[in-house]
Amino acid sequence: MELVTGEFRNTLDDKGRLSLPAKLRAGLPENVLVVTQGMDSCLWLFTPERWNALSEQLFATTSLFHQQARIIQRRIIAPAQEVEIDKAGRIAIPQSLREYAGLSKDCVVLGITKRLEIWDAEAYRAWIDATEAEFAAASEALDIQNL
Amino acid sequence: MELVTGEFRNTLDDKGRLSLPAKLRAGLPENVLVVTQGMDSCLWLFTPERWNALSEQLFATTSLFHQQARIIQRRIIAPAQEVEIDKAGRIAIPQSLREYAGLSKDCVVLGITKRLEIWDAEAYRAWIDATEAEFAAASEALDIQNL
DNA sequence: CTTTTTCTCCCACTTTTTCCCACAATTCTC
DNA sequence: GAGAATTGTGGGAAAAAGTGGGAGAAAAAG
Repeated sequence: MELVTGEFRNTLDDKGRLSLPAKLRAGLPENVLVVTQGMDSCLWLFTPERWNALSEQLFATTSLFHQQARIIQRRIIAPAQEVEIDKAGRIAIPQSLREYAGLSKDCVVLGITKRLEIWDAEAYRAWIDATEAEFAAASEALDIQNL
Repeated sequence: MELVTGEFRNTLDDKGRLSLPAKLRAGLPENVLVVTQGMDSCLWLFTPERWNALSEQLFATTSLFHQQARIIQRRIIAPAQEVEIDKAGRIAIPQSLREYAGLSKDCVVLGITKRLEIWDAEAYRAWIDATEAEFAAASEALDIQNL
C-alpha cells in the first residue's frame, strides 16, 4: 500500500518509455499512476487515490478567478496524466512532461514512500550539488527527538 | 471519466480548426463545448452544463447597475459560443476568440479537471515565465500535509 | 442575380502511440 | 554452480491520433 523507497538509474528509450524499478513496483496497489510536474524540474508520480486527495485539496481552496489559484492549477494540476504500467513494467511518459523535466536517456527514479520522482540523471546530480549547503542548514533546523 | 487533465501541443490549421487531444476528449460527456474568453489571454472551454452553472452564479451574485458586474458579463459571458467536436476530434474556434487569444499555428491545450484552456504556445510559455516567482511563493504557502 | 467567400462534411496521408514479442543480463533457486 | 525465473531494454506491426485538403452547401458581397 505504501510506496517504497530507493534510488535507481534507468534509461528512457526512444519511444519515451521508462522502466519502473521492480522494487518500487512491488509497493504499488495497482498498475496505474498519475504523473505530473513536480518542483525543481522533476516529475512526481502518485497513486490515483493519493492524487485525487491532493488535487481536491488544491481545488477546494481555489477559484478560477484568482490569479494564485490559476498558477497552481496550471502548474500542478493541468500537466497531470494517468499512465499505465505495461507488461514489461514500464510507463510511457507524455512528451510535455519529458520536456519539462529535461529527460534524456539516463534517468533517476526515486521512491519517497508516498510518491515517486523521475529526474534526468544529470539534472539530479546538479540539484544535489546545488543544495548541499541548504541541506546542512535544513537538517540543523529539524527537531527530531529520540532518534 | 473523472480525470480530464494534461498539457498538449496541437496546431491550429488554416481553417481555424484545432484538434482536442484524445485523452481530453475521452473525459467529455458530449461532443459540444462552450468556449469563451478566459483570464490571461487564453480561452476557456466548459461543458454546457458547467457553463450554465457558472453563468448563473455570475448573474446571481451581480447586478447590471454595478460597473464591475457589467465588466464581468461583457468579458466572460458575452463572448461565449457553443462549438461542436467534429468527427476528427476538432473544434472550429470562432475568429473573434482566435484573435483575443492571439492564436497562431502552435497552440497549447490544457485540461484542468473542470475546464479546458487553449493558449497560443508562445503566449503560454511567456505566462509561465512571468509567473515564476509568484508560483514559488504560492507553492511555499500551500499547506498540504502528509504527502 | 451572379460571384465570391466562408463553412461543413468527408476522405487521405503522416506521425505517434499501443500492444506484443524477443533477447540479454541479472538474480534466484535448488 | 547450473538451470530457471525475473528484470531491464529494444524493436516490429497494428491501431489510433493529428493534420491537411477537396467538393459541395450555405452565406455574404457585389
